[in-house]
Amino acid sequence: MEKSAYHHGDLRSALLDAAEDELQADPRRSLSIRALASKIGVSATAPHAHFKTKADLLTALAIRGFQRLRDETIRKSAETADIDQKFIALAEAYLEFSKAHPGLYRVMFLTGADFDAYPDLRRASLESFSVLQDTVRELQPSAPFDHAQDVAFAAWAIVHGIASLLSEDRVIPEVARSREISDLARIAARLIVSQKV
Amino acid sequence: MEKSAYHHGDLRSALLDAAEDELQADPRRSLSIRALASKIGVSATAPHAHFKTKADLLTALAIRGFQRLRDETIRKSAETADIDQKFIALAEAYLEFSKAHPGLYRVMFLTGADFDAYPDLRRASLESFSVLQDTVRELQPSAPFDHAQDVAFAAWAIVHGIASLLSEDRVIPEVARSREISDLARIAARLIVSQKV
DNA sequence: ACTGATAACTTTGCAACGCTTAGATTGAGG
DNA sequence: CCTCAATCTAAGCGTTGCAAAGTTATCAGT
Repeated sequence: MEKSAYHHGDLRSALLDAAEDELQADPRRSLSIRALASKIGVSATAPHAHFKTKADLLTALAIRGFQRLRDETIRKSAETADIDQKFIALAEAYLEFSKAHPGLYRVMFLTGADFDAYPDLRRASLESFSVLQDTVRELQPSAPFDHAQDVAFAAWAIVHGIASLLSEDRVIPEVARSREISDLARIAARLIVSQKV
Repeated sequence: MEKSAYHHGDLRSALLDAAEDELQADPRRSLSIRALASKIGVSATAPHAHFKTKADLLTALAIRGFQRLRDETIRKSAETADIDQKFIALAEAYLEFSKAHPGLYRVMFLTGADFDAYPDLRRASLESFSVLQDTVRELQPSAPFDHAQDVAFAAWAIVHGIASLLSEDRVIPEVARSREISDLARIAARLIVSQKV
């Protein structure tokens, strides 16, 4: 993609990659466009051609994250046919994602991207949620639609709640100690699975 | 408290109050120390005498929030004697708090205050969590300690998950529409209460 | 191959921010 | 009444996001 010294060629992707690298190195540090640019080797205002504002960049990053989360959960839950196991695998995949990419997860859920201002972001989020939604509907085919919806929402809430508490280090010590992600996933899954009608 | 024109008298509290006002007016806007100072009418660097860094100010604000959350949940859950209703009231109080003070809630949970760097913050958080923990233990006195702990954690996770999704406007439209907070609290509570041994 | 048109990039510059340092003001305790 | 520490102001540094104007390379149309 190296076209010339002047034109980078694929600065947009390079910026998102660099942003992810920084978040991976320090999940809590707030990104700086200028720092990303200098790391890549372009001028401080070059990114502005691809992202009008910093919020635009963060939103693009979050969309990327939702797509990856969707892919991960689909891949993991496809490994088993048993529907209960499938659900547990889903919860595990979700928690593992939030642990493997804490910085990205923060951008997706915690640092306040605005869904109303970015319809694409909302769509990406709903698409990653639909994986869970479909599985819950499979989990209880006989449930009335409303109830299935509620359970799916509850399932998302609990998994997201655990992931959020985990990635913010807000898990109480007694639980965090000697608790693997798979255990936490099972705790969550048990609550949901026991709601089968 | 007005001592003179030069000395404010209680700038520390005034800063936290002003910060809360700003967050109430726009929950997503990131606070600016200089803006707070100018709003209060002191110089741009006056706050530095009370909060060495911006993180210090945000942490103090979060601690305030945790104390208020604790008070609210205690007050609300004390209104009923029935243990199941008590738990639902707890969940409701939590969700109502996050809806009534979305900006403050963001500072407490979402914008990344560092528990390791601020032991007081961790303590305030644990104290607000203990209200939930105690109720869960009351809810299932016969449960083994580990299990009660797990359920308390799951309860916190789901309530926090809902609050987080709510305050970030990430609730799927189908659920958000025609769903009051009390309904959501009941959805969460049902999952937990059904775990009674 | 020539030629705009256009997208991508640089340079320059501005205002706002967090934070530091040095100095002014004040009220509280001895 | 005096001292001194706490509280505040003033000035300034480095960084940031963003805008405006100019430069360079790419690419479509002839």
